[in-house]
Amino acid sequence: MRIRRVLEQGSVGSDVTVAGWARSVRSGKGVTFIALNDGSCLGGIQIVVGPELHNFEAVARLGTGSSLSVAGKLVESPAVGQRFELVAATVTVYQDATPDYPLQKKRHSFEYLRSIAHLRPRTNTFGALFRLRSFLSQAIHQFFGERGFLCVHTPIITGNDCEGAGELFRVTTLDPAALSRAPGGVDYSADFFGRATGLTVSGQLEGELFALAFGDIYTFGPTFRAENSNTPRHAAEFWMIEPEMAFADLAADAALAEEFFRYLCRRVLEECAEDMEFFTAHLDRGLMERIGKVAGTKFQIMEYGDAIVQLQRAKVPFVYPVKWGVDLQTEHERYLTEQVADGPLFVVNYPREIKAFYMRGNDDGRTVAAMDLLVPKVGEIIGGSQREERSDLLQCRMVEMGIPPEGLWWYLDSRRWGSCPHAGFGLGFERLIMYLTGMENIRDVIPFPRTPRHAEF
RNA sequence: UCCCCAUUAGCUCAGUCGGUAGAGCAGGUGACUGUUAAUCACCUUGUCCGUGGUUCGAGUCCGCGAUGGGGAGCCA
Repeated sequence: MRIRRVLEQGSVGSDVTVAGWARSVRSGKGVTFIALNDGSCLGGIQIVVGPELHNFEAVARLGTGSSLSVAGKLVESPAVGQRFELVAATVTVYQDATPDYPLQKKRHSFEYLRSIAHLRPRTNTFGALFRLRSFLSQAIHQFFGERGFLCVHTPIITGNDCEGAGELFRVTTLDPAALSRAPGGVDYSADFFGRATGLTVSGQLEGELFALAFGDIYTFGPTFRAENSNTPRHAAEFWMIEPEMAFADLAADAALAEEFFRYLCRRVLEECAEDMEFFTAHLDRGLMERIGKVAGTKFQIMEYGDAIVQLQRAKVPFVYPVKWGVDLQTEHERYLTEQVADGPLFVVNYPREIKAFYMRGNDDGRTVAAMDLLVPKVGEIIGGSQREERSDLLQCRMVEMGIPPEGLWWYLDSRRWGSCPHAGFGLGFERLIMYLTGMENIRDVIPFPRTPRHAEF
């Protein structure tokens, strides 16, 4: 039986069997206590082992990390610290953990735990984190499923070289030695796909094609960027959520983003309470209050132009100067969401020069229908836009930005027949987890992170 | 990729003015009928990241390199 179920539904006096890993073994002369954890919940269960057990001596000497199963009777605990405890009738040891087990009964640094990423799921923090990650993943599918969105699996291997969202990882079966020797460039027509291919940097373009058939769709899958970014917010492999809605404008897009974000805040507070309390106590004292506030607040909307005015009026000094036309830096975003809005804030209608080719041009001729959702402590967490559905304007924009239209002929085809207004946004899954847990490094919210020079495990 | 910081026991860290290193935890032995990262007593543990230099002498100062972290850029 899973320990979580025992603690939630177990009745005093019942016989139960649990299996897990010892977090702590405390031995007195006549009694040994084992804190047993099976990953189903943060707390684990206290096992009481008495000297009448035939293997009491061996059990009393077990090390932290040992795997064992325990059959016994559930009783009310006479001591404070837990409601129930399990009085062992039999203890079966699968394997003792020797003293060289890298996880000790003490606090370890996140840096050290990263170096033993194969073992860190057995710690409190990473247990709570990966339970929350799993829950959140399912909640995202539920959110869209309940609203009739189609889940689409966009390709991971792509031939698009010009999505404009970062460096591509090459995918090839050509001999690396021959590649470097190729005179006058590599002949990709001889490659596996008969063309140059790479790992996807976004499923958006394919997502749009499905939105123009199914109406409301979303993707939730892995994404790859070969940027040499060494920061706590970047990974070479991460997961992204990208909904897309046909017959929707920017306002509808922002409304969906708000509903989505508040839904997820509410769900983790309600259903990951124990783990959220752990994060609040150990990582970020203001966490649950902040998430709760977001879950219950109507988000504000501000024009980019007004945001610039607000920033120019600000009494605080910014490292990066502000004027109409510049992109907002994290320091600007945080000022707007923390000082001006004091809560989540959409900034909409950005200058077209600083945004992607597919964003819909506004009538003023100098802005596009883009939106960023800014949240306190982080800055931008969601970026989206209404897409340019007018074929001629889209092609003009691609030419202006140096993107060869012929490479995206199929994308442009979607604007040839039955084009319609549509909009969508993207949310980095790991950044969402960081926001919801207070974890400050993306390498600590992915099971086995891939970053420059790191592909271990 | 650029800038800054760090690297000392299995882990977390201290190490003064340049004089061959020491705390806690872990581990070992013992004590304790109920502990909560148990407690108490005693004991063990070192390529001071590597490399070159300065010096009578370098964990400590200087150069180069490696690794890690933070900031910036890019972005999700």
